[in-house]
Amino acid sequence: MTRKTKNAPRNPPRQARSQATVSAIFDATTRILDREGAEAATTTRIAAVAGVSIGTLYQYFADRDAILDALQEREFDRALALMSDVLSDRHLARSPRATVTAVVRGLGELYAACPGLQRALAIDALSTTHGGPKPARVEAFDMRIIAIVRHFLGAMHATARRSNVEAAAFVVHHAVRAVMLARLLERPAGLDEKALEAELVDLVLRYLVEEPRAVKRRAR
Amino acid sequence: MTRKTKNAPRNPPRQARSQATVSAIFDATTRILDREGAEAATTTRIAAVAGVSIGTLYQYFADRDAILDALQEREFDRALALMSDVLSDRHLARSPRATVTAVVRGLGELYAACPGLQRALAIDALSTTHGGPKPARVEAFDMRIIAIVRHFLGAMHATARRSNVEAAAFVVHHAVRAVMLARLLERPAGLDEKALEAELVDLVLRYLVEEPRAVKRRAR
Amino acid sequence: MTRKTKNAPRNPPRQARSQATVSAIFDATTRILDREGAEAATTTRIAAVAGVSIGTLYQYFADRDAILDALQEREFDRALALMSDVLSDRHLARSPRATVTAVVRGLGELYAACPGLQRALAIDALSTTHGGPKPARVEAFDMRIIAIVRHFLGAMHATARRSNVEAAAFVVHHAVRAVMLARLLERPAGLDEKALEAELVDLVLRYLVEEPRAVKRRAR
Amino acid sequence: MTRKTKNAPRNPPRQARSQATVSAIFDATTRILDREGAEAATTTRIAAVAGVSIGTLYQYFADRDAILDALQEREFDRALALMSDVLSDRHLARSPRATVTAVVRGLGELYAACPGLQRALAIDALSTTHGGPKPARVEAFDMRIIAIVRHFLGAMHATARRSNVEAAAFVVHHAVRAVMLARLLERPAGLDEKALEAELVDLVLRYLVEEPRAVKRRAR
DNA sequence: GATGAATGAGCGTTCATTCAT
DNA sequence: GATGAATGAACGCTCATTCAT
Repeated sequence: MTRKTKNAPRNPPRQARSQATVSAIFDATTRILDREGAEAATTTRIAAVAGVSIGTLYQYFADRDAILDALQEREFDRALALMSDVLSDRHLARSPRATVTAVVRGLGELYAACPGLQRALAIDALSTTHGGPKPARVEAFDMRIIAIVRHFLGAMHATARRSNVEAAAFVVHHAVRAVMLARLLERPAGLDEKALEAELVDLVLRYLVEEPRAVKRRAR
Repeated sequence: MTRKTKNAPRNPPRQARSQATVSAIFDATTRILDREGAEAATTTRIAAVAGVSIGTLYQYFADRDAILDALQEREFDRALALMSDVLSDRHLARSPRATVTAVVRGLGELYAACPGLQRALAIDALSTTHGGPKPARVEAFDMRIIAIVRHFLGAMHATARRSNVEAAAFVVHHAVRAVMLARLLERPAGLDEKALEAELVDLVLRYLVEEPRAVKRRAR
Repeated sequence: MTRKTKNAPRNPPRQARSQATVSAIFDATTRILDREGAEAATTTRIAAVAGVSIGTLYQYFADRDAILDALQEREFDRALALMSDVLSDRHLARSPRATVTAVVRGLGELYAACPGLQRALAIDALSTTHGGPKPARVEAFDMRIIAIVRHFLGAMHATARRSNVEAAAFVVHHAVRAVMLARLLERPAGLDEKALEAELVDLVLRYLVEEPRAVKRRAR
Repeated sequence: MTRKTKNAPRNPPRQARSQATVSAIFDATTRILDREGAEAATTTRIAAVAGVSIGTLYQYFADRDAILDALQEREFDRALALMSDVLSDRHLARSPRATVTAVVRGLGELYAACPGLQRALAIDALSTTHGGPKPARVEAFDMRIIAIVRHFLGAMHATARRSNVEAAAFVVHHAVRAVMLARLLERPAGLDEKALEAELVDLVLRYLVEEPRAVKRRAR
């Protein structure tokens, strides 16, 4: 994903067989990333684990990076689908806490499902070739996230706290992601999955949404 | 930085000339990371930019990774020094907001000074060899950060909000770091340095410290 | 050949083209060893002389050492085949002298065919990494040689002289090998191929086999 | 010892201090070869173990190879001194068996004193740069050995067996050396030091010297 | 003489990518 | 379309040797 993005992207696969091949490549990459680490994810190994030849792999992906790009797209779509769903109007009756908890939990599950992949994607996002076109996709994703969050905040006008919605969405998005990723690597004492979720929900809620009973809560 | 750190570390440089050489290598690495990206930071290029031969480079560093390790150590020390200073007892008279602002601003300056290096260090921290011993230094850093933050929270007992101090320190540390890093890469609209600082201070303050006037603020 | 033999051995070549490539690598290595000396046998040079790329070389051999290992195996097999044949039961009707002469002559031809390779293999056998597992293959070879020699000695029970058969086989094997090798290097006056053969046959015969008419032979 | 033998040899050291330095370098090299293996014997390590700087080392030896050359010379001298002594006229009254045993035992002790060095010297002797001037010293040594052996054989005219004395000396010399070296590496079962000595004495004696009682011995 | 920081040619090796079959 | 043998630029690293101090 990092290098050059040379030629035009290959034709999107249409046949059933093609779809199966692409799926096999995705699965193989994810599995290798999770079980063998990022260093093992060579094109040769991906092809081997996917059960296709290296030549076939290059028929579907222009580049090694194109595989990671596609996987990133897929994870982005999943995250967006989750958020669209939870923050959609039909759930807005719920309390802000319930909503934020649902988002954090959902994202947590997404991360836990393929930690190696998430780690690789995070690295990749940080590895932009100097001035390259990489962040385009990432920024697009961020914009979509921001749109969703703004919609959410707009819906709870009475209690929403932030004035700079873009900034708030950016901050929340990266903070949550980073903490989840960090726990994947460090597994610090006193921070199991439940505790992490509680802390993140609190972090987000206090930041984004007003908290009228703060005074009473002091006795914690 | 990722692999094994093979043999005993090279003799620590003692002579003046040696110190100059090591400095040149540090500067060259930082400059390459900032200006040419992480991929350009090969041993050959570092030596060339530092104006020394590849052999000299290896007289001071056992490994390519050892260079990054030393740079990481240096940045860690700087961050810790900053926090120790700002959070030390002699500053505790200040308001929590003033204190947190000082920390965020200080860290922001640290990051802005060498964004490429910070990015590389973040990548490196994510790149642990599968199950390897890498996070040792990183975890040690985290522990020290946590100790400092706990000290800070303890000093404002009346208003401190979190019960799980380790978790809170972990969350805050990674959240702040990630947001700063992300801005380095994406430079999103509506999030200049000042705005970023304000958002982060708010994020941290509301999360960590009680906010008695929250009720009155509702009308925002 | 000395170090670790890291990963699983590369897939054994199956296609005709593959076989040709492996042969080219073997031939190139042998030729370089014979004509340019052991120091010239770098992976780069081997690939160049073989007319393949360095990448292709590594598709067939895990290691530089793996090439020498395979060549050693091949030479071992040739020597064992020779001895099995000459010392097999179907030749036992011959006089001991005829048999030993056949062995010495056969080995001499093997050595003369690729003196540089033989020299390199001898060096390699001496180069065991300190306490390493290298001699495994070499010892296995020795054991097979010893087994064959013992069979031979057993067949001429009436005249065999040695009581410690293992020791005798070891001694003969290394003595013959060393003398042949030494002549390859030094080509001393008065020791042409015929003379060398005669001396070695005598050395072995007198050592291994009884010589009843020694008393009569005196007047030489 | 292997490479190029560039310039004229450095002035032979004359001062006491110089002698001490050279000795330290010899001892260091021998010790490293014996305890750490041939791969550890770099110029840097030799200088470190000898307690001198690398610059000083190069003041006494033109080359890395020059160190091994000098060590080879020293071992050659020791072997020759041993043989001159044992085979000298004043010992000729002894039986041939006693004489040969003394030689074999003496050489065995020389080898056992520094096996790593002996191994390195053997490798070195085999590693001649293609067509280089290396064997000159080795051949000179062989000539001296041959002279001594011829003198010995001449003294026992009645019983000496070989007609081609040069060849015989060459054969015996290399055979004995190789077997001793091989045992250093392989330590085969059933071949302890005493057994090895017995076998070698027998090998040499039967080859070189008439054995009138062979017939009677048959019952062995 | 002694020192040791500096040198750099050259090594073994990896892996994304191509293309003849 | 599928295959996988072939490619080769590029990397990290070693170590014998030099030379300014």
